[in-house]
Amino acid sequence: MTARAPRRRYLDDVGPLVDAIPPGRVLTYGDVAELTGWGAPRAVGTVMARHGHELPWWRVVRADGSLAEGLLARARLHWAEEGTPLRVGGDAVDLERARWEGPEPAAG
DNA sequence: GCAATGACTGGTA
DNA sequence: TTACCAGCCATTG
Repeated sequence: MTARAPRRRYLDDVGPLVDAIPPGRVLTYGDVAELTGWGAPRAVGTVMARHGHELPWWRVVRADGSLAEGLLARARLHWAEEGTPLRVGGDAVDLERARWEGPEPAAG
């Protein structure tokens, strides 16, 4: 492939990963950064803000299971539709239950 | 090519 | 428990 488009790096790594997150499950920005090898949650959030419009961004939350104010309103709708386990109040996802193990065949 | 921005994270007080 | 600070890196103008 003509790896001459750094922009595609996002859709190439984060795209399929976020799209692979099953309904009712979520990943944290840190997890996405780790799984993609970026190691920078800030970068994940940045590119999400630019290209996340075509991805299930509501399946990617902060380390505490919450999201930005403006996104919570939208995300809550998707969480309800997918039956994502939320914390008391529904302002954040219950990572204890909703945290996705990742594309790996979780041994066990 | 440089500087600024951002949907974050973890540690310390 | 809550609040503030510094680090991190890709994207954009």
